[in-house]
Amino acid sequence: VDPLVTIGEFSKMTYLSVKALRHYHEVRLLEPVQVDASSGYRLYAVSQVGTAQAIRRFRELDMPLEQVRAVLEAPDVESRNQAILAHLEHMQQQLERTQTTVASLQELLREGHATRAVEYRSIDAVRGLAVSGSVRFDDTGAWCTAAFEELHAVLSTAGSTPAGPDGALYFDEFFEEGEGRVIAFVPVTDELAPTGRTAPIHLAATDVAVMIHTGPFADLDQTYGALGTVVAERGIGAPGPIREHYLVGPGAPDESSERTEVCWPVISAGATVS
Amino acid sequence: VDPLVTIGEFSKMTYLSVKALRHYHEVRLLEPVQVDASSGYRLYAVSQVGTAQAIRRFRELDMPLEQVRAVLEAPDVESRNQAILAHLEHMQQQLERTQTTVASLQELLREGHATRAVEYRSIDAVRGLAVSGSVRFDDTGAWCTAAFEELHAVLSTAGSTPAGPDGALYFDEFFEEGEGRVIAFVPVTDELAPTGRTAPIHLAATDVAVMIHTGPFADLDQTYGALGTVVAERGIGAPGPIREHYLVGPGAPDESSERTEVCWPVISAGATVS
DNA sequence: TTGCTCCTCACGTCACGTGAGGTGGC
DNA sequence: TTGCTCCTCACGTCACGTGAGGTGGC
Repeated sequence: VDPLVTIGEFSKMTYLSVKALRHYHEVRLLEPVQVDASSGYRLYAVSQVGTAQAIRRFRELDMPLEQVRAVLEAPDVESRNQAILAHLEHMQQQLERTQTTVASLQELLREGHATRAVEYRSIDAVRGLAVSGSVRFDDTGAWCTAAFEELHAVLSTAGSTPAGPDGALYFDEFFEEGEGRVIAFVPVTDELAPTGRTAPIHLAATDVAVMIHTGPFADLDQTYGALGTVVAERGIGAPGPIREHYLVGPGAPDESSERTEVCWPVISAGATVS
Repeated sequence: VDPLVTIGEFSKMTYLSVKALRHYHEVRLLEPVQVDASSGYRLYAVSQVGTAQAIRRFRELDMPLEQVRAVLEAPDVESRNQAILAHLEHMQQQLERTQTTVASLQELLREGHATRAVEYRSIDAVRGLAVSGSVRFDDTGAWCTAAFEELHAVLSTAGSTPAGPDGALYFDEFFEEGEGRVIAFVPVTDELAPTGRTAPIHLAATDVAVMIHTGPFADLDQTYGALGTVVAERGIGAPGPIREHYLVGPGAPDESSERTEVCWPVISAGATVS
């Protein structure tokens, strides 16, 4: 009592297109229980309808086929639910990004941006505790949050306190290829042993042009554009990572009070105050 | 005072990857103001940063490049805003679909679905007023809403009233190819002249298996699966479009009171009551 | 000379969609 | 015989990403 149906009937029962069903067969995600040897006709069992509908639901949520496969092949309910939750969290993140993007579109399309102050500064060498890794552009927020959490946890466990605001280095490939080395650091004067992902770091002195960004990170590109423009106008750009200092981080009561220093490397001759 | 920068510098100022910038050049969405004749180096003007950042924002919202181009090339602020709003509406729709999908995932993954009653029925020929068109599966909700709105407007203008619940026919290609003919109709006894997209229609008598779906349209696939299964078990399927009758439409105070009749064509010998 | 930044192909990715051309059973 | 449903290639789509292999100026 598990009748077989043709691909067309199965399509109507599952809301999956015939092309999609053939594709799922080809990649062995959902295989017909029987294929006619002479005609090649695919025959599906009606008991496959549930699985097929689940696939369609997951695809509606833009879950990649490989992840759908993982969910379907999960050995138990536990791990299956975990896979689903992981995807929902991912969607939630994307949703938040979308909302901040929409919110800041108006800002972007408004004419006339106020010119913002640029300061030239020689930054001394800094000792600190750092976490570094290869980070994808879109994951930066989550990665940094986790990194600074870990760093501060290690600091407080060691009974040490930060000697300055949190900071991070972003290397060129991070921007130019959408993924690259990022180093999150907290300045400390004490010597600390490596723990977990954290390790001591020594940052060399450097000359930079600095602009302060006020507001949420979603609008940071505005400051990058403005600061990069100033550096280009003066023709004083120098190689090296871009550095950010989080003077007032996202822990603040409202976003608009967040303050981030963006430091763009420049040639040392420009070490004057504008 | 509009300095030129290399693609690497421009990448950092705009958060666009070098590969993306080269792609935008190739498709002429964002062209460098100058290309070095001997080396092929692209040189961008810093005044292009704003446009580039706008492109990135739109792409974050998954706006297709051609639509981004349309927005950027819009002759005036008016039409530009309209293009943006159209996209935001589209996103809003998708968001709603996502939410209903998430909500009904639990339902889907629960074991054991109650068996639901199937009735076999001979439907008489019906006269009506109809709107028909080629509809994409994902646009069905919006299309039907608009169609029935138009149909009821024409009816009330003509001083006529429906002779039965709203209904629609969905032809095989609609399911099997993800886009196909849909006919939305309202039964009427009066003769009405075609107006706008509406036209009189005459539906032939047909034999069907009927299952009543209770709840939102997002879960209709469950009923299709259950009804299709019954038809396949009996081996009584017949060619022809699937028909839905909207006994209680989405106008109701809460979704769970919505009632939809799904009518699956069967061979006429089965015209008995179960 | 070594590094660095940039370049151009050619091909890959993902999840199907789009025809073209053909078969088998009522 | 005509229609209908199904089949298999081969190629297209979209927005880039992935190397491979190479160039030019400090």
